[in-house]
Amino acid sequence: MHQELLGQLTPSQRQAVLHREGPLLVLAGPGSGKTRVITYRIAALVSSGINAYNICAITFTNKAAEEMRQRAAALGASAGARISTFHSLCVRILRRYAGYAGIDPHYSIYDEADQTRCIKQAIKECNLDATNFPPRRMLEAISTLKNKLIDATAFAADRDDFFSRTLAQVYARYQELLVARNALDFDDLLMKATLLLENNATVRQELSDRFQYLLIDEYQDTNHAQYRLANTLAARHGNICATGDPDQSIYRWRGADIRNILAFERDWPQATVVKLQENFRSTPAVLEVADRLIACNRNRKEKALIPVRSHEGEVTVTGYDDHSEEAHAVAREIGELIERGVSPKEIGIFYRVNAMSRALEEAFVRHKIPYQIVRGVEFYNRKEIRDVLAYLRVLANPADEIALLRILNTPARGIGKVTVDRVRDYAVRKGVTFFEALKQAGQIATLKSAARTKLSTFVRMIDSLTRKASGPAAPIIERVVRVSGLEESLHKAGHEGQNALENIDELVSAAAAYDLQSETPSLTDYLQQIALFSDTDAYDGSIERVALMTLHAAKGLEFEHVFILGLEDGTLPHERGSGSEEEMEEERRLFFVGVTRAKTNLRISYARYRTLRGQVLRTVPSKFLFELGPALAPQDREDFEEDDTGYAHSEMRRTAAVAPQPSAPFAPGELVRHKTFGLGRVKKFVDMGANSVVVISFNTGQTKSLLLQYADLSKP
DNA sequence: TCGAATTCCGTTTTT
DNA sequence: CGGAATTCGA
Repeated sequence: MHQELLGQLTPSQRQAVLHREGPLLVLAGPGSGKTRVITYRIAALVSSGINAYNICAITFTNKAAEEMRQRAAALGASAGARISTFHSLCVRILRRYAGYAGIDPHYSIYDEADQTRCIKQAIKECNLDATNFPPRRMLEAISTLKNKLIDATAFAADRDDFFSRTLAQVYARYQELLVARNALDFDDLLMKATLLLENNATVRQELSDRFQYLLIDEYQDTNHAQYRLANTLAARHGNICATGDPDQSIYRWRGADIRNILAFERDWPQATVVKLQENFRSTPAVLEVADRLIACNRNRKEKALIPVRSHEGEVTVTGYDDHSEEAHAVAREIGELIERGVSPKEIGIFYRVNAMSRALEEAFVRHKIPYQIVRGVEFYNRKEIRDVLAYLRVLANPADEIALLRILNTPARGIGKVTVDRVRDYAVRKGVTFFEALKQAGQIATLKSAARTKLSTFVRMIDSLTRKASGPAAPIIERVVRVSGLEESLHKAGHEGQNALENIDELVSAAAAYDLQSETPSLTDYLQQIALFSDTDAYDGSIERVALMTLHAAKGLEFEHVFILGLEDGTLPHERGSGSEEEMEEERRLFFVGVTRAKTNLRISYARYRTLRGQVLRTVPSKFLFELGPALAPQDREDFEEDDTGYAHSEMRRTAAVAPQPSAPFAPGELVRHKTFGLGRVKKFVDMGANSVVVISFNTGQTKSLLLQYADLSKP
């Protein structure tokens, strides 16, 4: 063991690292250096003679994994340790043991857009109406089930209510569609790998032999599948080290179960527990605010934030008139900071919703401030990029019907809806994949001969591309762009097309980087890797730019100067996360995560009016602002507090710009029909002229306060 | 079959 | 308001 290596740690950190055998839980507050502890532990394990090959560290994002790899390498822990996210680990496992799992290893990974297409088809095929069974909801429900490792068959058993039975049907059909397309969604990756491990003794044996030391960061954000995977892997040797902070759990909506970390000591009774409460990041001013805030969560174990840094820092709360004033004031202030010599990369700006980046972007351009918006997947969501990737997916996995349908007529080659329908009919009749049907276009009687020719030309093109689709990804992409005619059609498309071509060039460069970094580059591997890119993966902390991101993306980062915007009820906490106490506490944790990113100065702001989807809304300062200590509380909340109407004291109100002709007033008890919510009964009518409010209890079970002038109510 | 025009729709966070 | 989906005319 290198003594000098450990000398850099505090006594409690050293203690954490040194517990080398058996289960270890590191409960670590923000800024406590917990990621550093993991890295040191890897180094310590390796230097005490353990083969790096037998170590598996799991991080929350690919970016975090990459950083950890670099730090471990700097500490002399040579390559060989598996450091990746849960999802990447599962991709590896499923590829290696595809045979055992009954999966074709060239499977496509379906993202949200692909999933939506699939679920829509499933809903349709179950003869259901998408209005009553919104695709989003259904996907959410299925995702929750998969995170709990409940498959369609298990869920279908003893369902008695109508919705569950229908969901079971849709779930089953959706899953059939995925299987037919040889595709897995994000949740499948976790579920299939975990179930494989649990149900197959050989695989379990091999993998727990391979990974004798398991280290998991951000354990508070693991979901049930990840929890089972980790615990199954560690069951034999018990060498599981989890680090996390229950106060920073912010992914409940995605299935993260805070109980996983709370139950660690129960799951592993012989566990050593180390608490890291010292904070090496923030000034006392920041920590005091953070502490007061998080103390408002009732469901939590009390934990101190002990400041180590002692120099001056400042926390402010500022109210602005509207979002653009807020954005410009922030931009101006940042401009001054930069003039005073602050490096732009030391500044982070956080907000609750991505939409808020617009106003900021505009202000930053105006003030000539260099910035980067951390939204990595955005690039991969551009039309031209998705088009190219769809070609690649078809080459790697011809069963991928979603991708196939996307490229069939992109660029336009005269293959329209009618032709597609006829081919699909044929495919269903013969029980073959869509691609098989395309190959047999000559035998599809319903097709016109012109269509047959176009289809067989297309098939020949795909076939010839497929023959050359092995090895490094970048040359394949270049060939696809050329041969498919994408290049030519974009070339003719003028300015927009030029832009698209530049993006495609960027894709090729990124693929070339992948080819270099990978030992055995392949199209399948490339596609599966980029499918798991996360937002923060695109963040480059070394370039001289101010970073703009959501609070979720801010996790794990730190900045000298932090700005958090939009502290208004409905925005932070978000209205969709203000329903239950649990949700509210998660919103508070989210804010807490943002606050604790600040090393020195923290600027919090809110706008009295905010434009949301085209409407100017009067806002109420966030309740969280009143939890930061008396000195920071805004003065004007009482103006917005509940008035005698009793209506929605914490909801945003619309300002009446123009009052449309008010419809006849509604009396309590009366039945009404709303365009979207359907039938309901009026509970209350608050007559405020153009701003009249109707409180309606709808038959769906929801109760809503609606502004009369916008509600579009009718009497049934 | 294509592309333009229009309507509709949904509104959080993301591996 | 802005993007997606659908419709409509050529």
